[in-house]
Amino acid sequence: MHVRRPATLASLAAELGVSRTTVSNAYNRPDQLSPELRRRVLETARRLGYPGPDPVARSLRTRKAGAVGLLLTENLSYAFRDPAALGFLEGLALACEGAGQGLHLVPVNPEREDVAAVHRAGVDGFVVYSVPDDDPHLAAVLSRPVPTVVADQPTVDGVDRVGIDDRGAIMELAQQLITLGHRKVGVICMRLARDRNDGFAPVERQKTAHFHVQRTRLAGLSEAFAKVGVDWSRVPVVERFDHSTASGASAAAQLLDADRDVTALICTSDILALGALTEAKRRGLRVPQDLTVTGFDGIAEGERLGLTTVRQPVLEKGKAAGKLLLASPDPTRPREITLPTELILGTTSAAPRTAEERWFGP
Amino acid sequence: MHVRRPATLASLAAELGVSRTTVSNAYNRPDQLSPELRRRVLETARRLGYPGPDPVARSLRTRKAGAVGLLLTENLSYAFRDPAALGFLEGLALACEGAGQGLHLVPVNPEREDVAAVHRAGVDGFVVYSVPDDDPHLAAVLSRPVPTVVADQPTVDGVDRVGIDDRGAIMELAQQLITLGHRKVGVICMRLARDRNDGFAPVERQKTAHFHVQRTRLAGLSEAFAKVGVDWSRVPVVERFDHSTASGASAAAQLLDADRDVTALICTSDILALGALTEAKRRGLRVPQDLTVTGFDGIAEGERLGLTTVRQPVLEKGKAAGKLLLASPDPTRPREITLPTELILGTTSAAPRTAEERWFGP
DNA sequence: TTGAAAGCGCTAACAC
DNA sequence: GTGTTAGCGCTTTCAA
Repeated sequence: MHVRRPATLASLAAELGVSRTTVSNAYNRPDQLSPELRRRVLETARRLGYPGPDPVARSLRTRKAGAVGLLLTENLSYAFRDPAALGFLEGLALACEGAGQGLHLVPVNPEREDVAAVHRAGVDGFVVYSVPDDDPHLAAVLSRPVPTVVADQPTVDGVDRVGIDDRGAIMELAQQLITLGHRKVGVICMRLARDRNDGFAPVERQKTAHFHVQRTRLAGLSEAFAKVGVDWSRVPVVERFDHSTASGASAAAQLLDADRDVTALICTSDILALGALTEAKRRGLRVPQDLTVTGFDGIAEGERLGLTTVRQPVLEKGKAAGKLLLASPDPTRPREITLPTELILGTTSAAPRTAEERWFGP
Repeated sequence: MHVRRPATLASLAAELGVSRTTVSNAYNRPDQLSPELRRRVLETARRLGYPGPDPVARSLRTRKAGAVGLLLTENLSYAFRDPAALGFLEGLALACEGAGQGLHLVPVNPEREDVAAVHRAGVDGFVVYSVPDDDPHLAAVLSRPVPTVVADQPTVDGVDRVGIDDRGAIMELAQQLITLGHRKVGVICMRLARDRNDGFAPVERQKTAHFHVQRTRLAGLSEAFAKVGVDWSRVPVVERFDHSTASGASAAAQLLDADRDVTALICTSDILALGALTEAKRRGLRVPQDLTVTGFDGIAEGERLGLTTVRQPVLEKGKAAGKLLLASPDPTRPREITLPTELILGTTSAAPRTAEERWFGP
């Protein structure tokens, strides 16, 4: 602990026998006073232990906080362990650093609905990263008179957004699996609403999901498979509230227990896919010969394992969100930035075994 | 972008025909006014688009910003990719969340000496994570009249600190290697000062290193090996400015090129050790038969690879830093928290081959 | 080049 | 239960 005694711009001015303006200028507009006087001011400041203009008072006066607020959906611990979230965070932090803006993590616990922290944050704008459309913290952010940018989800009218084409991206992936011959697939997805539901998600729940990203990806899959005659209502979709490899593994177990015919596990995130791979291995299922597994995000560990997935530019997304927020609010600029994705064909996907092979081995 | 028109507590009060105090109370002390009046105030606020009390003005008045500043030494990109730093960040964020405090990342670029961002941050205190003892940003932080806690380094008189017993921890590791029979060792360490020096670090540089942690670890190694008659001035110590696996690999290459007799590579971080392992593999050196490699930190990837290392509780360290800062400044509480470490004997360390074995194979 | 005056929007004593 | 008064510490016209 380290504390100094107080001293204000006014007391410094009094001590020096000059006006407060002059002291202020010594710090903020060096060209507005003689070098000699400035030297004296700074010198006296040091002697008195004056730490320079108080940032909060300055903020009140200038109406600039010099910081960007960040609202994260997940528990902090999850966010800090999710490579995609970290990539976003890094990109955003970089953008802030470039603009000399602080990055203020808003202390929010998704379990509780306490919105006060949003109102307490002294920031010039907010970046909201991937929250459900009915998140009360999001509502609180939007009620504040500062610019806001949403990353990924949800889509809010009149609010800038940076994201990807979730539907198109996953349809491309689905098409690939379809071409390989997969018709009996299963899906493992992240939470679809704020209430915990660790288990199968019926079509109704899929369609009314409060997480735009998950809803869109499921819709894309449904659409792609419907085209080749797959009845989506019979496709098992297992939902997990927590986003972790353990969740992916248990979801895969649940799905494979219930439906042994599945030839491909489509996961809506790489983290979940990593868990699914673990579970497949545990069961002695060979990937991709016995089971195809796909992810979404393009995280480093997935790449190392050769995971078939969709890569999205998370770092760029964070940078874009920061730039969008920090850019002068030009009403003519695009209200939505859609970043490109890339289908990565790894070694975890292949044509399904034929019925014959399933009985007699490869 | 989303902007609302302004409205202040005063204008609301005028509209309602009540005093500002009453409006303020409606938000901050609901028990100080009748529920009916409060309802009316909030209702009118909604109608007028009043977003609630301005956080900056409130901060100025209450002298509380509701946020903790975090000063990171490395480039943001490095920090976000260093598991140890991330663990610390997670712990700190958790502590802040628990106390309802925001976490304000100070936008600082270690390459530049611009200290203004430190002065601009509206925070109630600072956590400084692992910076050199001559860091100008640290000086700026200490000049501000708010509590400060330093994590790891440096040690500053009168400033609270949370860290580990670097000397003891690495001496234990060294003792282990000595017991195994290692006498010809090499060291790979992180930057020792703010100037870039990618190469061998003479004893003089080791002793005057501005990074307390690195200096102490090297000193601990030196002391342990001196006890068994090793002349430390002949022990190759390779320094790398950037903290990455690539650095670890190139440092290992440089060291092994210069000194083929080395039987053990002691790295002062797991990240560097990971790189060293890669380089060893590339050269066809078997670990641990041909070469022992050790790390420091205890990161997950190292654990998976069976790296011999010292585990330190990074998450706890972050939490401890937060708690120390947020605790009421009780002058009797300890000014220094030293967290326990644990020697992890993995599969990357073993007795060195004898000269005979080196010639005739294992 | 320097100073005087006027708030930025809010909260906390204290009085009514 | 509600209002009055007095700043928190600073920047910024504008005038000298």
